[in-house]
Amino acid sequence: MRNDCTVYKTMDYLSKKWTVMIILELYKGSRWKRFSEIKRSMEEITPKMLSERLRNLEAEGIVERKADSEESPTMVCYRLTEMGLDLIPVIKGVKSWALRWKVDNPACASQDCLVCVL
Amino acid sequence: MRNDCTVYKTMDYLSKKWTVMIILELYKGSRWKRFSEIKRSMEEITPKMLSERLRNLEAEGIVERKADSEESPTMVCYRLTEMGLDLIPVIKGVKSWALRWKVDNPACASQDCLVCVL
DNA sequence: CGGTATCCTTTCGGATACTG
DNA sequence: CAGTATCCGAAAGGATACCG
Repeated sequence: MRNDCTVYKTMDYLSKKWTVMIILELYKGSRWKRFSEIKRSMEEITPKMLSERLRNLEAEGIVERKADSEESPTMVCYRLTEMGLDLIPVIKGVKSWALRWKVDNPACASQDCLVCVL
Repeated sequence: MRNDCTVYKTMDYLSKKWTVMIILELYKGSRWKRFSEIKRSMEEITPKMLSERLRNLEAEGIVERKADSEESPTMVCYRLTEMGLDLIPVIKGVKSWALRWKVDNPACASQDCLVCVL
């Protein structure tokens, strides 16, 4: 597997901090969500990180962005694309594996955990 | 999803550089492989990295290690555990998604690419 | 052979302040 | 509101040399 391998690159950005959490946050509700709304739901993320990850995901075609500059203050919304939605089963695959082999953490498989609610 | 979430942690170490490549290298052939044999098949990896990743994977229960110190020079071998083998379909899930949506790279889906030979 | 130890560079991510 | 700019510390990873 080479560094320019699509699968390698996919693993690479999926595993960056916050990325999966953002995808799941957008999946939850499956509708347009505002920057501030996403940010509010992930208390500790900085605007820099959220912005960076969203731009990345948009560039990958996983997230789409809609800006309405007529509005004031400006309104920007994000949601998963079809490609992004199709990533959910992949994340579920990781979840299933983890639940099969690694449930050593009682907090997992609980309501506290976004991925475990999947 | 919290930092101590098992799924989060799984994503985290799966995505570290070299990890998936090592898993696939051990899957290829599905037999005990020596440290040097693995290293030789991944030209650019340093012994430090290979050693560190293997110890990690062993600690996670994904890889098992067998040392024969009677032999000289010392012989150490590694292979996937049952848990590790069960990770292959998960990686295939990522592969399928990537092939569905992202085959922008001609080198992918070729014989050059370990994951694409899966 | 199968690693460690050391050092060094690069990348990542957080804090904080600021802007159209 | 939806970001960007700047700075900084921590962590990851590579190069090289060495050891039991």
